[in-house]
Amino acid sequence: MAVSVREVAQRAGVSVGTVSNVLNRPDQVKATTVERVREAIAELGYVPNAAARQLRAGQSTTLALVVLDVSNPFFTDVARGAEARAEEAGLTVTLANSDESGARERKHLEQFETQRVAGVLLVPTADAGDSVARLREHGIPVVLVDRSTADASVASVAVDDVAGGRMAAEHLLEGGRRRLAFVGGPHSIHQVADRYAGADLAIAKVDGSSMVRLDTEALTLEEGMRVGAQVRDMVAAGEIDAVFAANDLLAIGVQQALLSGPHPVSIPGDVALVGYDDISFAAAAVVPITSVRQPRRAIGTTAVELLLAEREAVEGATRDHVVFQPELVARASTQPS
Amino acid sequence: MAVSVREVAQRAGVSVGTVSNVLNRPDQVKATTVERVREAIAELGYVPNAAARQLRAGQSTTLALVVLDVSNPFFTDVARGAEARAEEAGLTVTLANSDESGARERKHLEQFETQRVAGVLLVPTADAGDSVARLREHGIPVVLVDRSTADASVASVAVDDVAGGRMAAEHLLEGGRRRLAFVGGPHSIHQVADRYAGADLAIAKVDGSSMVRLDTEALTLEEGMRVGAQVRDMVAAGEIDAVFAANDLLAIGVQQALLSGPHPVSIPGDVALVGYDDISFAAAAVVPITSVRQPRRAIGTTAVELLLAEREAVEGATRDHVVFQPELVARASTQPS
DNA sequence: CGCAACCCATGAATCGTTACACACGGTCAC
DNA sequence: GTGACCGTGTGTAACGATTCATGGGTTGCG
Repeated sequence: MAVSVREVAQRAGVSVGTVSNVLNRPDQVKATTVERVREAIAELGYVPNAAARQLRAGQSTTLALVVLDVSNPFFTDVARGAEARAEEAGLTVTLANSDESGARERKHLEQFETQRVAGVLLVPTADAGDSVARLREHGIPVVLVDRSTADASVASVAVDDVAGGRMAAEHLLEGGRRRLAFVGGPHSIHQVADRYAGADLAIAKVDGSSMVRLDTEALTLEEGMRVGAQVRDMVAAGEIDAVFAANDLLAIGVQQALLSGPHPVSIPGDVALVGYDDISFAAAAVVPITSVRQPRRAIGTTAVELLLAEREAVEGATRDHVVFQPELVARASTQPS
Repeated sequence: MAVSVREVAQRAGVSVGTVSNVLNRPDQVKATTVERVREAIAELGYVPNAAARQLRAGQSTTLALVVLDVSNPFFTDVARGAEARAEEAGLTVTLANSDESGARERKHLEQFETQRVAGVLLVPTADAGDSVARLREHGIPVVLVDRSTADASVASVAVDDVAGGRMAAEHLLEGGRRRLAFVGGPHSIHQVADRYAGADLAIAKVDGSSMVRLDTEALTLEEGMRVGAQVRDMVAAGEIDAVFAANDLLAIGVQQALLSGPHPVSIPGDVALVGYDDISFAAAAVVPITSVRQPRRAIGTTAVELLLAEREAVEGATRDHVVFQPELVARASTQPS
């Protein structure tokens, strides 16, 4: 079971040091020796032990990416971007899921700290502050993802959610809508709060417009459907004529609730609908959903780049903060009424 | 930076052995000593080093789950199930993505082998055989997921894809359809081949029915759209009156292609559509899609259970093979024509 | 021929943790 | 009084890989 360098060395008739050299700097070993050692490795089916290697090195070659929801295609796309860039740098990415829960997030981060990961890419929940500080104190670089932070000392990559929210609301207002509903939550998630704030900015500029807040407990399709039932009643009562959902999963859920049941309402006839993220399902919905697109892969790759930079950064220096601009993609769900 | 048991021991005025005991069997240490050590740990911000621990233990407490596509909600749900069950057993799950590529799969498995993971849950690509054999030779238990294997010595959990394929085709035939198209691929993926085979069984039983194969290169929304264009022409030409897609992502893509463009065809009027997996997006599509539902979470939890059993199993004994039955969920996309 | 330079290879020390054999003081039973 | 035993705690040897000072052998050159 336990094939280690020692057995390989013995079999090849060399010392363990030489085996290690064959593995790590074959150019410093005579060709015939390399050959002999390689053969021994193959014959014995030797596989290096990552734990031992890492113990010696003091650090692993793994990056951790903690997201709010693995089931959300937005995050898996970010992950793909990160993975691709990490691979170029010889690093591996492991994906973890906080499910928007601070407790789960903390648990994962602790786990990663014991593993001495090379770095953490974190899509933070509201109460991530302490955990982040702790990681950094312990020398683990952190990059905040999808969040423009107030703390200049932590690198971050984000999309301008305030701008995105504003774009969404402006688009609805330009289409003649005046009574908006914002579906999303919890507002402790910064993406949600920012998108709401952005929409509010647009509302403030237009006389006679208003926006009510319909809170959800999570950014999921199911929550969208739940709140969607309520939205349907409000539309029927003439209280609102547009919905801006904090992400596409919610928007799809809302749409599903609106179109089903005994008294379906029409989209965009009775109510317009805008989502956020522009996941591929948004375009494929019953009524294709207008959405705010974010450069998902670029967010992932950039996050890794910032992390690599972070590893060389000096203590106390300010970090980079990349902010991407989102882009509105208009579809049938917001055809002018 | 490097706070280890040694410093903790020194600070608490005990030996390193005692610190280890406080960490692992606090009941064998006097309460006041435990207290003192705990304080030292807190004061120094000590975090145990997983690599050292694992080196000592010879094995990690991590399970690896390798899936064909992280972006597919089906797999993330399986992952959630696995994670939940693993947590109960004190294990952690790390998710890896093979993207249906044998090469990427192999790379991940090699990586996991160096990490001496406690086990591998594998949704195998076509050429996984060698890798699996190798892992097991090296004492790493493997459970095949979503695949009923011919090899009785490898534990597996699967859904009866042949039955599922048959159900889908029968449903279409009962609805009066006769000329089916099967969209999916590559057929080297067993899920695809089995679903096709199942459908073929149903076709064989009904006179005058037929099924053509439209191959895709992957089970993605994008591939669905690509082939969908072709499907549209065939429908227009009256060559087919129903489509069975190997999974929901493809079905959604096909639908999107059918409904867009200059000459959209009607679903289910001109052509019926059945998908597979019953991901939540299927119900939320333009025309809600009939699909074959699989117990996603149960697949994940069961896989972990089998793995736990596997760890205690004796060499050479046959393993458990759990097969779930799928369930057809009829929706608008297959209303009888 | 002698010395330096170079190439290869060696083997011990090291990383942080745990297991284990052992020590120590005290109590209890016989 | 002897020995067994208990509750606590200690110290050290692993685990597997890498690093690095060291050394032996060969080569080149004066």
